[in-house]
Amino acid sequence: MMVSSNPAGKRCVNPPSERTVERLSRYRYLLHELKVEGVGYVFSHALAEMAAVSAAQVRQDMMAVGYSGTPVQGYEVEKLLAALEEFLEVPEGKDVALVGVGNLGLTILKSLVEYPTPLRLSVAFDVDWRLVNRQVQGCWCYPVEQLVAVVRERQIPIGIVAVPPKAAQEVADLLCEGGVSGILNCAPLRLRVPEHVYVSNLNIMVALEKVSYFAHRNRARMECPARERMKA
Amino acid sequence: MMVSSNPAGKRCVNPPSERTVERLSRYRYLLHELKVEGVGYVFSHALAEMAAVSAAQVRQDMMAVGYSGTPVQGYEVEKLLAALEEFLEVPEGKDVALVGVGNLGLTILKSLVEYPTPLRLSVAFDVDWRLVNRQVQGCWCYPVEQLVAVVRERQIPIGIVAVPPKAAQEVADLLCEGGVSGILNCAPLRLRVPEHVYVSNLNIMVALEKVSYFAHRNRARMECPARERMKA
DNA sequence: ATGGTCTTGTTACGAAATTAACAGCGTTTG
DNA sequence: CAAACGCTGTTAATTTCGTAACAAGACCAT
Repeated sequence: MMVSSNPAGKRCVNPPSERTVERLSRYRYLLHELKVEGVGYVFSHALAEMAAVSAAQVRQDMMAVGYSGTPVQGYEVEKLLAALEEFLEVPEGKDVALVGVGNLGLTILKSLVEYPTPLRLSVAFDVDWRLVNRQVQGCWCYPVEQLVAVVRERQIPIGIVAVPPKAAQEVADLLCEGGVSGILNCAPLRLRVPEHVYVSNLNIMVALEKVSYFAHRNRARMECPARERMKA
Repeated sequence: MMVSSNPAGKRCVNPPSERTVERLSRYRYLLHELKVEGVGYVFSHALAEMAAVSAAQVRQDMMAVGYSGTPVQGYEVEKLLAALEEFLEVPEGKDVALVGVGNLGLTILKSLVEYPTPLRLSVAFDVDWRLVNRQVQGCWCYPVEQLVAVVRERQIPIGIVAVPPKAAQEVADLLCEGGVSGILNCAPLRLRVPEHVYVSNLNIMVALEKVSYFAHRNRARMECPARERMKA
């Protein structure tokens, strides 16, 4: 329907879907790389090729963001990057709390400090007394007993659950009690949270089994009389 | 359209989408838990509640699998689990090769051995000489120089890329050269692979930024005049 | 035995998302 | 200077996806 574009100062119009936000996040990463490489302008089809989507998809997504490129030169990388950052920006705060500083937690910790994102890993929590009360990769690690207090005190809006499955629900409860409004869940089970808390699940095994299934299918397809192919 | 169901011995009908396969994988995990708990039968709405989808969705997915439950008792847990396992089964082999035995690699390694899946982590590879030529969590770790030879020799169909972004493409090339037909990519970039190789991306930062965005939106929605709510 | 009350399996509908198509405009070139 | 080309912004169409609704069947109670 009617949707005026979004150059700041607009709310509650044309809410982007989860998939759209995922793509925007990918665009932002790609644009950051282009900026580092010193590229000034980029075409929709070039960005589309990098993100493995269609050019029409890119343009439509940009419409949601509200940034306009110039017709013949394409999108200005720095400007578009700034527009995306503003669009994805969270006024409430960019602080993230990590719970669980095992292998997975450390992976996430490193990713967060290396990745070009406005999000900042503020605090970490763990039950292991050998890990707590010290810096881990530049991030202070508290015992999990202090989780609710610290999260509430610092008004941290986002929590990451990177603990074994058996402890995941308990941790989620603590995060909710501390007042977070979003959780990234890396445990292979569905968290029970209040309605106003958004949860996204990152399930390694589901992704792997999906690969297993479609790897099989693709190989089978090759042996078949041949089907239509994607565009090269 | 017309789609006869799928009680074995049928190919190329109604190819399930990626999302469908993801749900089937989740169902399988949940059914495994139910079996362990000794539950004999389960209703579609119960399974739906556990998987956070609608009951109609569950029934439609089961139609794709080709398993029929009994009208009033629901689905027999063991039978349905067996049907799912057969449906998701990969005749080509269940072996998986892990490349990168850092924090993320170790996480995946542990997940694979603990998770109820037919997939089996056969070999691992790394460039770190301190990690190679020994067992890691019961899995032999080779130096990456032997990747192509080992993968080809053992006909391993699936590879996991759990290395830093800069090395990801190179590792993917090696896996493809070794003859895999599917790759799970944990690096935040798009891999270039031959057309017949299926790739699934697991991007932690994209998931986290999605949480950030929608956490903000949900909180804002609470402050608003109130919108329609999901079913309790 | 029979009616009722639950289920499932299936079809049909509606919504959402992606793709295709086209108008507008700036650039460039003859 | 004019005209043709290339890319964007936007709308329309198509396809995919999820949901709702309904027919059919088994168990239970009476």
